[in-house]
Amino acid sequence: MSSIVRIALNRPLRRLFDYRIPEGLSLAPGQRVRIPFGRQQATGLVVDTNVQPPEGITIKPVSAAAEDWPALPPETFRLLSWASDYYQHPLGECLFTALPTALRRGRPAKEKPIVRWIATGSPDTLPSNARKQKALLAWLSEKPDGVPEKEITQAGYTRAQIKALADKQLIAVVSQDTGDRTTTSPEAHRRTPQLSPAQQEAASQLASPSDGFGASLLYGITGSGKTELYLHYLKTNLEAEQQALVLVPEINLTPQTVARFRHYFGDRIVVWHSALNDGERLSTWLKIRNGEPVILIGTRSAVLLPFTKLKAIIVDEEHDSSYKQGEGFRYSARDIAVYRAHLNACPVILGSATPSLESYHNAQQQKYQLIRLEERAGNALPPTISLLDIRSRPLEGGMSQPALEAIRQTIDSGQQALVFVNRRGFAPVMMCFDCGHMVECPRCDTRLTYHRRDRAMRCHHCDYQAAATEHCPKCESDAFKPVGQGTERTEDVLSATFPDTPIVRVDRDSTQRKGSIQKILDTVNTGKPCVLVGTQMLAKGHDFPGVTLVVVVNADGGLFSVDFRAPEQLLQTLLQVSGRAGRGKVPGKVLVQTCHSDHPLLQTLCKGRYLDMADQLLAERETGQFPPFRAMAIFRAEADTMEQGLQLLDSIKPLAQAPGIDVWGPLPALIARRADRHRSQLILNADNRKRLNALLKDICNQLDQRKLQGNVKWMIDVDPQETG
DNA sequence: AGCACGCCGACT
DNA sequence: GTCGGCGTGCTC
Repeated sequence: MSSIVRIALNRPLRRLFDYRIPEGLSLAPGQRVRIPFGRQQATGLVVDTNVQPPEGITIKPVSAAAEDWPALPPETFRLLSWASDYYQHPLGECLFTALPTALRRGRPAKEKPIVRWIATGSPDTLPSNARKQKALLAWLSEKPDGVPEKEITQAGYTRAQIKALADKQLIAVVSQDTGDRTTTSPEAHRRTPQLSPAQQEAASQLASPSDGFGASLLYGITGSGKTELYLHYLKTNLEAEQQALVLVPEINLTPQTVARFRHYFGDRIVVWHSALNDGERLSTWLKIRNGEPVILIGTRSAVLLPFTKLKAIIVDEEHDSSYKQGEGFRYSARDIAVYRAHLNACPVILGSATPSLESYHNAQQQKYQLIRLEERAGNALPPTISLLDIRSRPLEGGMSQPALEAIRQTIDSGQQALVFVNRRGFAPVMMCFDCGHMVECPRCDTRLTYHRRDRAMRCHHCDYQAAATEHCPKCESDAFKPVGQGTERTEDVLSATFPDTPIVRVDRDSTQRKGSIQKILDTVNTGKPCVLVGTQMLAKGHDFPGVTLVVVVNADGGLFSVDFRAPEQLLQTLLQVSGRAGRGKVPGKVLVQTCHSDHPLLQTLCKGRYLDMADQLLAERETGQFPPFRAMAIFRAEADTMEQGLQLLDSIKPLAQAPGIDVWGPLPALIARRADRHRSQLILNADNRKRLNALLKDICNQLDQRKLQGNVKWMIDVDPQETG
């Protein structure tokens, strides 16, 4: 009797399929195979060998193995199986996200050879009208070693010209190479970063790879030189044959960052990010899979690469929400990195100036080691933060007179200002701009959110709702509006107020166009007075040394959001944006406009000590019974009508009722409609992660058995980043 | 997710 | 008569 293998496919199915192994073939978990599936051929991954043959089904044989080695080595395979279970996402889709597109599509795991052309004939034999071909042939004649096709096209010649010459047999392919080997350039090899005494002290506390698993939370304030510390760590701890992984948020993976690493590690540095094409992806993937001793700098998905000699993991800006995938397989690269270090028995360093509450909590629980780096390199002074209460103040485009005055002074003294419009964590909470009053749910300790569509106010914890009023229920003022409204005009108001000063907008639109971010930086780098206006983007990536004033248009949206993470994200963003300012000689000043200047968090913010704020936020999370003190998961539904989605979630609700689990909803999502699909959610908040996981699995099984009518889709989000 | 099967409306 | 719309169901 021949044995049976269980195979996962890249389909959104929780089911696996069994196949017979043909004579003479041996298969191991993680191996890629070709299989007949329905009436098509598909690519699958072996997940189990020697399984019991299923009854009553005719089993088809595996067509062929794609390779005689597992595409996913054992450690990577185990990591992904764990992630599939943790995030309740189909195993097949999880496993396939660790493969480059070429391999997902069943193409061979071989790089396209690099074709080098060499001249074999004389330009004189060409007709005189073939001027371009003549030039190319003459150029090639000077290069006896041949030239890769890529370099020929880069030199301004076309593929048509190459083909024409090849057809006339005047040039030929000289050799086929699979690209450059990984070699460390000798001069880079000898360099070691110089550390300040404070950095040395921090470095001495980091565990070495030989100590096995250990997680360190490196709390290093902005400008304290965390990157030097990473470089020094890898330089002194990583052995010649070992691999390391450095995770960075997309926006931080700039040529400058890579250059900094290359300065010390030369060609040992390889990168992994969304801009790579399929060929580059395959090539890098193979390097990693072959165990080449590289240091990989990459974004989120790099944590899933098939390393075989991984001995150190660094997660830079570990608090960054872009580590969490927002759709499909909704994994957190930071959390997977920690588990991967655990599986590999190697160290992981989580670095941030504003650590996530999850990681900070783990440090307090002694699960992570807390390492502090609280000295700014180069003696730069930390910025001062002050509050500007805007209650009863007339606002223009969200700006108060004192704020505009502060900007004027900054410009007049030849410096630059930055106006930060906080849109994230923004929830349409109804607030009175005269007295600061907000409408709370009579049954929960939450504020009601405003839904424009039906002019209703709703609670996101229970099903309470009320009609929105025109006036403040407390003081009758008609300045009763959703927080965050009216900030769109900020740029216009600034242009009108400062007609002679450049107003530079920095947002997704203005930075995604090619070269426009450079234009912005050029304007700013002249050092001449200007005002930068923007959102989130301003808080990350680039430094603006000429900026000495930061104005935060309105902090209240983040303080009083329905999303329990909003205050944390607000403070992180405010501190990060403050860190952009005053990196030059003049110390920075930060002005925060708020209707709640007496809010304890804002009071702490002014002292500028992040960990104090984190302590306060954690205390709030504990009383509110939120993560990291509880385990959270969200069932999300998407349907053609809101009713269909809510109905599905309503039917899940009784399944989720269990001791130790609070169920909130179902409710329309804050962005209730996207691309004509109506979205709703059901929040599960559990006191025990294991039990939540078991419950989710159980519900998934029941839902899989059910046939849903209509165009209704459901998905699970474990450890959600956004609860709107 | 694909892909086929299937059952109704408007075409040469 | 048949081409094609996309609803439902299956894939070892």
